[in-house]
Amino acid sequence: MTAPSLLWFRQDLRLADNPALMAAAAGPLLPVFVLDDQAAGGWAPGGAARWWLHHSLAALGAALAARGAPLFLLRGRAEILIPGLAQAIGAKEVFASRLYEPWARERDRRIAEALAADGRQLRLATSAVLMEPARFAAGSGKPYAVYTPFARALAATGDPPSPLPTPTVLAGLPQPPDGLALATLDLLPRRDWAAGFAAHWQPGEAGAAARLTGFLAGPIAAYGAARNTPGVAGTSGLSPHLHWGEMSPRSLWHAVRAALPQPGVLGPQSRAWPFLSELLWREFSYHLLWHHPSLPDAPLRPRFAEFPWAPKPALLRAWQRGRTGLPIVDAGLRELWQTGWMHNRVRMIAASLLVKHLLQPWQDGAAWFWDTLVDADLAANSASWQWVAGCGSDAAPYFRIFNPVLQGEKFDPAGDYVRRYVPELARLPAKWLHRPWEAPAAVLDAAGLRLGLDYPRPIVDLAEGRARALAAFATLGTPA
DNA sequence: TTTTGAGTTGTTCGA
DNA sequence: GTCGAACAACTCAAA
Repeated sequence: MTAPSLLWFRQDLRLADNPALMAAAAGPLLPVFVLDDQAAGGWAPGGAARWWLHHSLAALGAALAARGAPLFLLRGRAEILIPGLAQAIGAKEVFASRLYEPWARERDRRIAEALAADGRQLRLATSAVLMEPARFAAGSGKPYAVYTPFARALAATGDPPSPLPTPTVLAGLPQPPDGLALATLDLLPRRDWAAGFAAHWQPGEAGAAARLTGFLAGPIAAYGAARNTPGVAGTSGLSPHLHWGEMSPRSLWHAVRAALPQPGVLGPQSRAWPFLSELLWREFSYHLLWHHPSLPDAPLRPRFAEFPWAPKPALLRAWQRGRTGLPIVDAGLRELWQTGWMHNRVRMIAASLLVKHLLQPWQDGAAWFWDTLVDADLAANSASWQWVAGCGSDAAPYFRIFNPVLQGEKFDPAGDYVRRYVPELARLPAKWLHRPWEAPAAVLDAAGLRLGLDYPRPIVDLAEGRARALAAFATLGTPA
């Protein structure tokens, strides 16, 4: 009989297209998940992500149990528990999907060493990305620093390999050890602020598949334009499923290619490109995080170390609570609080206000998103906040500052989105919805709105805030 | 090595 | 109301 192996689930909570699972399933296996908050330091999953993780583990556990290999749950330091468990069951190999977070890379390195010292092996599979960042570089051999050449070069390598099948039967250990009950991982919030999440999300592989089916049946056709309209369901909503690995990026890639068939055509001219390029932005974020492990903490452009941020807790708090007095920003932050997710267009507008008009450090915004997003992903969150702040990886002109009124009027013209999440403004006519402080008194009266009481006046004068941001950027001067 | 073309997502002003 | 230009120079990637 072959030696059993250990299958360590981390952020690949699926059975479909899971190379680590397929490798482990060649013989008897013990699937294990370890909740290891200590190793992650400040980047342990945030509150919303823990809610998701709880439900995703429940789904994965059920799927594994149905196939004969129940999921073994542990809590504690993986670098002790995993080698110990491998030894206890006599596993020669530990299979897992590769992680890209700096803390996780460091931990995997130590675990691989500990296992090797004992004659065992940690085998990591490519599973969370289309292309290993370590094996993809520009012509110069250096990592890419600009999205467009990165995306073009990646597309030029062709479609990724086809997804692997889902195993129907697994050989569990004859006498699997008793793990923790899911509830004892304590992932759900004490005070049930996440009660509303369940109306929006179905964590787990089946939920991911259902979301994909719905997306391909409708929104994909108009994705290029509709993805920017937060009032309609024009996006895929797959981000949390991708983050937790409930669907692999290459499965998604192939599903979208099959839904918009154009044999032989791949690249900016293909119909699938508007969506695929979003998937490639995710990929680019992983590329950046891999090559710049300080991405979550420090500006990629070193000169930004001198940027005159002006931290002010009251401003940050008003932004977090959706009380800035700028309707589309407040709608976004309230959507985030209620659903654990925020529309991508609104993320940019809200983030821009925080770092530019309000001059709050991007790290503060990133930390809030980390705690409140069900799709919080260290690569995407860090890269995106740096991009908005202007210290990230692109040559965006510094004067590109979003005006939340114009953005609201452009992308939420009828005000459907603002009305949904800022009900106190719901009765305002569209003409004034994105600028209530300019509405005539009679209009406010008719809408039953008392500015400053029912809804705040703007926390910042937009023209002044813009000028302040430009002045702050000007202090950086030109690099040597 | 040097050169060249190009770069996610915008706003404001004035004709 | 609509349109084009200005905003200012930097950095990257590839030829």
